[in-house]
Amino acid sequence: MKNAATKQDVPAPKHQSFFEDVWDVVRQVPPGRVTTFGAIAKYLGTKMSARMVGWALNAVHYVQPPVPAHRVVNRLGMLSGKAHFNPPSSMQEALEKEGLVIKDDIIQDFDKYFWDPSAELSL
DNA sequence: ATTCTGACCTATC
DNA sequence: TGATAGGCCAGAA
Repeated sequence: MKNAATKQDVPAPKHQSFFEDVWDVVRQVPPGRVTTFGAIAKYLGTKMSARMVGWALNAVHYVQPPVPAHRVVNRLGMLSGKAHFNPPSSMQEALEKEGLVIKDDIIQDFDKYFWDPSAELSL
């Protein structure tokens, strides 16, 4: 299995791309709230698949300002990207610090803290 | 240039 | 009911 942050991973794109859109949306997520890959993908466009969102977050380590990727989880509210954090436990700690309750890598009352860009931003 | 993979989601068998 | 395949974009080998 290829380990993240092993070599260069994914360098930040020089030109404006779909990646920056994802980061921009994630940065708009208010503290104590979480969003999902699918929500972001849907907000950017139906043609966008959730995979790309996750891939965009892969380059977050090289982006500034920093993106609160810990607020982005999968549809189940599971900390899927936990393993990609530094350290992995920092994701859960960051969320707990914001008042969220996490158990077994799953956000409790996830739907209550769920922040949908399509609904909140409502463009 | 081609091939493969990746923090996912949805539909179908 | 669980498992499998497809879809989308970008970057590395």
